[in-house]
Amino acid sequence: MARSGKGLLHGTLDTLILRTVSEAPRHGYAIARWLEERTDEAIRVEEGSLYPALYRLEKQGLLRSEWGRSELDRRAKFYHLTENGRQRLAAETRAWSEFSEAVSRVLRPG
Amino acid sequence: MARSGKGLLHGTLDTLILRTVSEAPRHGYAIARWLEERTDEAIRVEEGSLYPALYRLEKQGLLRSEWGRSELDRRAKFYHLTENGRQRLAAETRAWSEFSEAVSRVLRPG
DNA sequence: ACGTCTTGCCTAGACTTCCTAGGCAAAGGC
DNA sequence: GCCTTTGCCTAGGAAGTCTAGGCAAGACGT
Repeated sequence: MARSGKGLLHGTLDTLILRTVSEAPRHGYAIARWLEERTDEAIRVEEGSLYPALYRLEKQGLLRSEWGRSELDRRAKFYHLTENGRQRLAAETRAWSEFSEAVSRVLRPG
Repeated sequence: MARSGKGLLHGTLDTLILRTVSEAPRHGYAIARWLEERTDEAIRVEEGSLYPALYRLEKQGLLRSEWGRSELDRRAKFYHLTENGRQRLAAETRAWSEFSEAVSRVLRPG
């Protein structure tokens, strides 16, 4: 219950971020909040994981960012998907469902 | 398309191993084969990940091992679950399904 | 007899990712 | 004046996985 068990987030965080930004450009803080809210706190994104991840994704050309103003009119960096990002998201989503299917199959009793 | 995407295995490998051994005691090599076969190669366990993981799990008291003879009558180390291991497997299985549910919910279109 | 493939175990080192634990700044409420 | 919230960032450590090796014994073909 709540808070992703240990290292489970590993490898999926990037994909979750891409997905979060795929709906609409969002800034880092909002990404974390959205993921937590969307998953009823099952997934909690630490800032020490989030910001490095955003940097990574931008460096890989999957995201692009520009400074703007948040809903509360504060300085915030907004990220949006690039075309590469969109393709990567699609690929990773497929990979996830395959992987997740496989793990579930193994874990399933019987 | 086969082979667990990058870092996805992270965190789940231990659980998969516990599960594999929960049916019957198995040796390392057989564990890897069984997981691959069971998942149609979707999950491939490298030996460099497997053996350290087995060591870890035994050190944590979740597995216990003894030397024996494989089906082909070769020297092999068989692992079986301890009581702690069984409890951990149950807990991790729950954690996985929560996590997996959460991720799927995020990734799901719409 | 020889080489090669499969089974089977193990390790060192690099690599990646995540998290802990800080710091900084501005806005709002009390 | 102080504390909480929003918002971004970084350094350092911890942990897990993979690459790339090594070792040994049996099977199998030629």
